[in-house]
Amino acid sequence: MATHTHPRQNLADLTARLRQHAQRITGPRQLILEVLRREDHPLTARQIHGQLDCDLATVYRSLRLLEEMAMVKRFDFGDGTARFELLGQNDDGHHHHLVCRECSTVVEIGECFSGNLEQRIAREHGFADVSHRLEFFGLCPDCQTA
Amino acid sequence: MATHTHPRQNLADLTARLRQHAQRITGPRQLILEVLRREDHPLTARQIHGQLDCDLATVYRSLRLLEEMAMVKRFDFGDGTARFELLGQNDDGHHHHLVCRECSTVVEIGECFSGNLEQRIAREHGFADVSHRLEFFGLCPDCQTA
DNA sequence: CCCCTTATTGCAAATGATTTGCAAATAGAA
DNA sequence: TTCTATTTGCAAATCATTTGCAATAAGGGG
Repeated sequence: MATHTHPRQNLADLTARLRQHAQRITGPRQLILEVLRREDHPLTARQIHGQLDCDLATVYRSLRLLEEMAMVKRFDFGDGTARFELLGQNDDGHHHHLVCRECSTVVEIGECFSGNLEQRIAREHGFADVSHRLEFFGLCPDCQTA
Repeated sequence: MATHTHPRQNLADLTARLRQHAQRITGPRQLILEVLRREDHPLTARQIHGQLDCDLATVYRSLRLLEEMAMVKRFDFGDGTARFELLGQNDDGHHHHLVCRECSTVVEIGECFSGNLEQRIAREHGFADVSHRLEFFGLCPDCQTA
């Protein structure tokens, strides 16, 4: 159904990836990966923390680490709170979301935005290494009737 | 040059528009409009405040008001700080930016993102009233050499 | 031009997300 | 098991933004 799906990686693999970066495999880090693996929607640090039993600061620190090692991707829906999703191996995680303005329900959108425009924009303005951030907002079916 | 240009509205017009909403024409509000009119790049509340002589809270309150009356548009570059641009009359202000990841230089990009995709996404997921937020990031010419 | 009512401002304190300092706890190598 | 460099928990600090409230100013009416 979902246009975007993680291969639902197993914990062993995740742990192995963690180890690659010469980082310690700690309880909180594994737990965070478990939570992210379980859900496949972007979660806020607070939401993750709600399902764990460790300090919120640790969640933030771990997420930052995981983001640096490209195991997690950060999204910004413009509401002042970052969301995080687990990344598969060799997955740059580039895709977009459709977010309900009312209830914040999130639908994952498979990549479908042509990179042509991006390239052209880069060239026209002499910019290098151009990327983009794109999110959609609207009213989900439920919130339309309500 | 710029693909996006404000008609460089005069203050009298801006003032008139302000008055339409039965709001008082106060010093701070006029000054904020002047600052926004002078620059044609998105400015943060703090940057605006730097060119004024009033409380920062007043700047935030005024910007919120101006945004509600559609005289100003808020942009989000994902750095946790909102930016504001003046809107022309009958201008919904929908356009995008190309932001330098190093020096934060901003280039205005004329709208060029097809609404087709947006429509299709809305339909496919049963969402209504769908809009999008799109920004580009890269390295500007100066920061590439440096 | 002055007065009066109400919208606005300034200031300080509150929020909420995220970060940081530091001492106590712990993963993993020896 | 021991030892040391990482991590964690906790509390306090940041940062952008908002809010309570008393003092002040805008603009209609006289």
